[in-house]
This record gives sequence, C-alpha cells and structure tokens, in this order.
Amino acid sequence: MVDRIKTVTIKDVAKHANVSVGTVSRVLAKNATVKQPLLIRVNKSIELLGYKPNLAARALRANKDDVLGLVLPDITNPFFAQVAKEIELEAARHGLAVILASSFDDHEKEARQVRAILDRSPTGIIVIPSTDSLSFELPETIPIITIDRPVSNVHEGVFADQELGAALAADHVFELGHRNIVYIAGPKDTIVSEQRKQGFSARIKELCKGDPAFKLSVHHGLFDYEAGEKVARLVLENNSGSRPTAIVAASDQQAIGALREARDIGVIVPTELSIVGFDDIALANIVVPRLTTIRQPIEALAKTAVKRIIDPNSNEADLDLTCNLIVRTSTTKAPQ
Amino acid sequence: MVDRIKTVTIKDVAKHANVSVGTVSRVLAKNATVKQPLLIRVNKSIELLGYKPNLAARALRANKDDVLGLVLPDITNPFFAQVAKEIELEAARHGLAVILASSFDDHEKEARQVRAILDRSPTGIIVIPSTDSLSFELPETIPIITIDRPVSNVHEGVFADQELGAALAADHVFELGHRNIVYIAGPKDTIVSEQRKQGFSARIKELCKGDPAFKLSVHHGLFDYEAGEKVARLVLENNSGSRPTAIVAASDQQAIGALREARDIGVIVPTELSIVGFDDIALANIVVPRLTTIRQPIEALAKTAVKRIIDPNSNEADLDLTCNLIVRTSTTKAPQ
DNA sequence: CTGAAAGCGCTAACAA
DNA sequence: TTGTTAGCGCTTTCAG
Repeated sequence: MVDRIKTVTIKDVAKHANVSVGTVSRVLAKNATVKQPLLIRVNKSIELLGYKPNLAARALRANKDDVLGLVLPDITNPFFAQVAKEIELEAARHGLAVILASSFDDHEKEARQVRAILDRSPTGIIVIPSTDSLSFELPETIPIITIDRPVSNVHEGVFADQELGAALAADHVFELGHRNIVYIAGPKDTIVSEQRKQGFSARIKELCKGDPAFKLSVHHGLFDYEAGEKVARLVLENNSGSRPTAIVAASDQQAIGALREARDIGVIVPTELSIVGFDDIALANIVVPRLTTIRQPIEALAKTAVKRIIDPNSNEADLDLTCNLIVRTSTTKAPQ
Repeated sequence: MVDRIKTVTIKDVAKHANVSVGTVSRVLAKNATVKQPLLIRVNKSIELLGYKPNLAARALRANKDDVLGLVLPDITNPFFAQVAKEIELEAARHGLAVILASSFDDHEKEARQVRAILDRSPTGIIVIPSTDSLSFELPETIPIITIDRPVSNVHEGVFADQELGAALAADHVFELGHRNIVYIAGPKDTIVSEQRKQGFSARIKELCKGDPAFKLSVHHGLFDYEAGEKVARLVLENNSGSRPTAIVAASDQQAIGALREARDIGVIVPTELSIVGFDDIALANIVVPRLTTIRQPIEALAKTAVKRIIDPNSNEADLDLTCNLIVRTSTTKAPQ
C-alpha cells in the first residue's frame, strides 16, 4: 500500500455536510438540481475540508482526461515555442493541461509520442507534423488535429495559407522595384516549402510579366541558418555585375543566415540588398537590421486548433488565418 | 454514459488467457512470481488483443500518475526551451510524460500552476521559479524541486554555481588584458543576478588588485535586450576617451543588445570592444560576431533534477554542475 | 504460484 | 430533489 496521506474525498465531504455522495457530486458538476440549503452546506464543507477532486478517478470514470497532447518537432525552435505558448494559453482557458512531447523530426518517434499520449485518454492531441505524411493512425474517439504544416493525407488540419503569405513577399519586393531576385526555398520534399515557393514565384512572375529586366533564381536548402548563408554566398560572391538586389527566403532562419553572410561579404543590407524572411520568429525583430518578414497568425492558429479539439464539429466561423507582411528595415527600394 | 468504444481491459486478457486478472496484473508488473507457461500465455493474449493498460485506473489505484510537471516562466525564452527539452528527454527515459505550464513571471500564476499540477498526483514537479521566493507551499508527498534559479527559502534546488561561472568571465577578460570594464547586472532583487555580479566583481577586483588602470563600473537592468542596449549606449557614447574595452553581461540577451548598440554607434566588436554574455542560448552562436559566453550545464541540470524527482533521497553523486566558458569571437585582446 | 475479491474516488442510473 | 449503488480498470492483500 502506498502511504496515502489522509486525503479528503467526496465521501468525507458528504459526511461532513450530512448529505449523500451523489449530492456532492452533483454540486461539483454544477448540476442545478441541488436545492439552495444543501448547496450552501455542501460548498461550505468543501471549502472547510479543502476538498480537491481526484482527477484520476474522474478520468477513469469518464474515460477521458482533461489534458491536451502537444507533439512537435523541437521546442527549441522559436517558432514552435511560440505556438506551444499560445496553445498552452488557450488550453488553460478551457481547463486543459498540456502534455508536451517532441518528435525531433523523427517519423517513428512522432508516432510513438502520439500513441503514448493517446494511452492517457486525452481530450485531444495537436501535432505539428515532422513530415508531410501522417505517421500515426487516427483514432475514432479522440480528435487529433495537425497544425502549421499541411499533411498530404487529407486530414483535419489548421494552417495559414502559405501561398498567399509568400505572395505578400512578392508584392512587397516588386513594389520596391526589385527585379533581380533570389528565392531561397526549403526542402523540396515538404509541402510548406513547395507552397511558399509556388506562392512566391507565381505572384512575382505575374507581376513582372514582360519586364526584360526580371530575373528570378530559386535555390533549395534546409530551413536553417546554414542554408541561408550558403545560398547568399553563392549568389553574392564574384557576382557584382548581375548581383541580385533582393533575397526572399522561406524561413526567417534562412533569411538571417543570408543577412549574416551578406555582412561578412560586405554587401550592405538593405541599401544594396533587401532580405525578406518568413514566420516572424522573435529573433527577426532583434537582428540588425530588423527583418522584414511574413508573420504567421500563431495565436489564431492555436485558438482554432484548440477549439476544434474541444468542439470537433463546430461550424463556428474560423478566425482569420491569413499571414501578414511585417515590414521592417531589411528591405528598401532597389538600388538604381 | 460516454460511448465507450470496446476497449480491451485486463479482464479480457484474463479471460482470453484463461487466468485470473491478478495473474495478468502480475505479468504486467513484471512480477517474477508468474510461472513460464502462464507468463507466455498471458503475454500472447496481451499481444493478440492489443491490450493497453488504462493509465487513469492505475493512477487512481496508485494515487500517483506517471507525469512530471514542469512550470517555467515562458517557454518562448530560448534558455528555458532548452531546459524543457532536456527535461522532457530525461523524463521520457523514465517513462514520465511532461506537463508544461507557464507562469509568465507571475508569482500568483506560478502558484496556481503548481497547485493545478499537484491535483493530478504527478510523480513530481520541476519549477524554474519566476522570483526568488517560493510562491507555493511544499507538499509532503510529492517532490517539488526548483531548478536554474536559487530561491531564498532554503529548499531542494538544482543549479549551477553562478558565482563561479561569472568568475570565469572575469578570468577571461583579465587574461585578455582588459582593465576598463563595464558589468551589466540583472535586476537587483533577484538572487542569480546578485550572485553573478558578486562572482564577477569579486574575482576581477582580486585579479586587478593594485593595478592603477583598473576600472569597473556596474550597471543594473533587466535581463533583456533593451537593458543591454541602454547600458551600452550610456557607456560608449561621448566617452571615447575612457571608453571601456570590455562589457560583461549577466545574460546573453543583454550582451546581444550591447553588441547591437555597439554596431549602431560604430564601435567595432571585438577589436575595440569585447563582449561576454551568460547562458549560451542558441542565439549566442548565431549573432555576428558569435558571442563569447558562460554556458550553463543544462543537460546535467535536467538530469539531476529528474533524478531527484524519481529518487528524492538518492545519495548518488551529482553530475558536474559547473558552468563553462565558451570562447567565441566577440572577445579579443584589449586594444593598446 | 495462482485465484478471488476488496477498494482506489468518482459519476450516473435508478429508486425513493 | 436527494439517496443508494454499481461499476470504470487496476493492484494487492489474503486464501488456497
């Protein structure tokens, strides 16, 4: 027997208030059918005894626990941390605790994490997928929704329109007069990456249609700093003649990598080179110069995801899930 | 009645294997007292039926859930995210799920979060305190340990020696020949801040004892970027005569703020000014120039904390919990 | 070594 | 409107 420190149960409350456990339970459930005098007495006893409901017992009884699973690639990634923060906030508003589990971009591990959380009968699970395909089977009874990254299997997902977001970046650099543009895309095998690339290139091509000066070159890499550095080095070095005047990246990390490389090489941002990122991670507003970027509607994503968990078939209108252009000082008019 | 999809229970397994539930339970508990033939039969049935133990029932029975609470100020802070990652990793190794809750540096909220997690009968709670005093009462039965920041109430805490860490920074700038030094401290009312300040100033004073050129000026601020910028502006502007050659900060954020301000003012780092941070957040290795800083032993902190939760009175030797100096390119020899 | 049975704390169906 | 009671699924005595 585990040494069980005398803990106040519903039975103790019942005894103290001179009612049955059923009545106490009803009071707890805010079941209106309990008459004033009893209600008051019970509440007083609860207060007096310092009664706390046993969550495990409830979970067992209801076959459902007030927890929300959150599975994401890596909490150390500032964007994911931001998402986690908003989700926790929203979950708390609904009385849900958040269980955090990381997949470290491992398909197998992601599946294991999801299954492990499933074993706890959570109210639902939100997952930021590590890849484009779902790594786990969808249970019948527990809502799982993906967020941020779309997955190819058609499935309940919450995310901002990436193409539209990327198109915003196209509009911006076009308006600033840039025509010789480099786009740093993410890995070819991720959907987000392709969507952003598609959204950007389609829009910029449309805008620049017929302009003989227009030149777009697309490079692929990971979403990280190194990729940004590498591409920037490639396009900026030994290239002063036809050097691009704008680099648009598929992630802030890439953009910041490019920023850094430009500085190392001696190309001045934004006078000689404008740079645009994507995501608006906290760092974007800290680097020098501050990064112009596309902000994802993280709070709205989080709220929507949690709402779908709690009320899976609500028809309530979704929040505005569009990206926004955040203009800062890493972009300016194209040099003559 | 909640629609309970037919879920396999221990009873089903017992029936299928033609044994009693007790036996199945013993098998589950790896209780060696079950004989081979039964053991095999039971395991086969478990496999066949796809049985998964009901965690809520276990938690109810044992009055203890295999979860670890983690309460921290803000997961968005890269240092805390790092800590969270390591804790989750270590918790997983022990079969513990992690419940994440944020205090947002609010004493009251921190207390509520801790109490809310306590209601779930967790195996333990790790908290990164938002202030120097404990915001909650310590329960008898559930271990709560604080990590990273010491709290004034004497209490089970896991943290690196901040004074020693800060002294490392002193050694470093001294060896590089810096004598006109600015120290950016954190808020006066936090213990860490005072410890780091104390560790740095005591050591540097000792090293420079009797040196007529020695000059140390200490400024206080928050641990954030702005504080770093502000102090840097103050000491670098209109001050070219006796300008400091080194700035040592109590946090990487402050150091990075100072870095940024130095660049704005036109003071070249590290040639004209060396800068040292504290914590080694991921960003420290990304800024230009990369930041020399004091690294906290995050992984060891996490492991130690989890170990203390799982085995509160283990006398096993603690891991090495000392800080390390990470020399990068934001520091160099003092200018002549 | 194994089975039978009590009971963890709670909710909800059924009675009164 | 309130009381009584049967389990939810599991572990752990206690018998055998």
